[in-house]
Parts: sequence; structure tokens; C-alpha cells
Amino acid sequence: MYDHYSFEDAATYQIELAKQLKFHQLERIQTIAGADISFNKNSTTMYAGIVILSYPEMVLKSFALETYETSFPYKAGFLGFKEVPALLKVWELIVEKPDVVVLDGNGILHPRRMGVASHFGILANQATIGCAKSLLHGKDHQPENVRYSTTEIKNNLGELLGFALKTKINCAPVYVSAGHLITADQSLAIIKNSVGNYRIPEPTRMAHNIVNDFRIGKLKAGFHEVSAPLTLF
DNA sequence: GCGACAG
DNA sequence: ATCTTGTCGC
Repeated sequence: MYDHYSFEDAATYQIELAKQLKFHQLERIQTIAGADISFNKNSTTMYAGIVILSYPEMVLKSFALETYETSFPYKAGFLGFKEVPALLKVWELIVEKPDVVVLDGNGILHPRRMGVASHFGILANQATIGCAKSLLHGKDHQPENVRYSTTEIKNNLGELLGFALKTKINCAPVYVSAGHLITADQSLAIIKNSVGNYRIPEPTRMAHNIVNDFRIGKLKAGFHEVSAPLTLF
């Protein structure tokens, strides 16, 4: 889908997509999804997965898995071009879309306001939140070592683009930013409500586990309903 | 020019 | 991201 794009073309495209971003309050959130990608080193096969959980209970209800071929390389600032096509393919397998999707990466906390979460949000016309494990853009400001402590992350111009959030004591924070169709504050509140006993919030943590099992052959492609209270993860 | 750099 | 052993801390 983006395999023929040069990084220059990609950057221009990101700037155009960013003009379409909308931020507003979401109401009555009942389902939240986590999306992630896994792949073998030096392989063009991407294993994409999206898990859907009840909100705010964080109980896994269903998940979808699908593979996708891409040769687009990873490059900081262009993660969406590598992952979004694969995520859109799994997204099609989901009939009842979740209220909001959490992506493993940034939303507008990005040099051109088009991190993977914003990119997916625009193309899928879906509310999304970015939750990254390390900082890509902006001035890092570490929150104090207290659970749910946060600090604002601003760029060189002083614009608030996201937050560093301490999800677990003695662990590095995660970086939260709005992707699309949601506000920065609500994104932060939702991520706080999605934290379990791990540093990574439940949606993306479960998505990561499931795509990894998919990659090693323990799970198959397709849409799967989770009936019995599954304690796999 | 130099340093930084999601997954 | 993936590949991997040991090791520090609660």
C-alpha cells in the first residue's frame, strides 16, 4: 500500500493527513481495543492483531488476527506506513467496532502530528489513542515515582502534545497522546482506567501477547469470540 | 553541523 | 520489532 513511497513522499502525506484530525469528547465508552503488530526479523510478513475488551472492566471479549505483506522499512517518525496497512486489514474482520482503539505508538506526540495512532484513526475514521513505551518527540519530563503520576510533554514551541504516565512504580513511564476523534485529557483518563498490574495498559498488553502467539503458530487468523472467562494472559 | 530517533 | 542469560528489586 505504501511500499513505493519515499520518506519525502511519506512526510508530505503525513502533513496532509494531519489537517484532517479532529479532537472531541467521547461518551459512554463500553468497549476498548488494543492493536499491535509482530513479525520475524528480516521478514516482510506482518502478524497483526486487535483485541476487544469491555471497558472499564478490561475483560477480553474477542480478537481478530490477520497477516499482511509489506516491505516498508521501520524508520522513526514513519511507523504508520509500516503498520497501518496491516492493521486496516485486521480491522475489516471486526463487525462491531470498539468505541476506542489504543495503538502501540504515538498519536499527535509526533513531529508532524501523525504518529501511528493518528494515522490509523484517520484512515479508519475511528477514535484512537497512542500509548508509546519510549519518547519520540518533545521534551522529556519524568513524572515522580508514584502510580498515575503524570507530566505534560510539550514540543519546542511549548505546545501540549501528550503526557508521560507512571503506570507502575519503579518502571519507566508510558507516553500517552490523542490519536484522532478524542481529546488529550480523555485519552489520559482512559489509559489510566486501562492499567492492570503491569506497566503496559491492558489493551496493548493483550494485543502484544496475542499477535506473538499468532506469529509462533499458537493462534490462527480470523475473528475469534471469547466465551468462557479466559485466563490465558 | 550535531544529536535524537515510536515499533 | 526480534534474539536471549543473567541479574537486580519488590
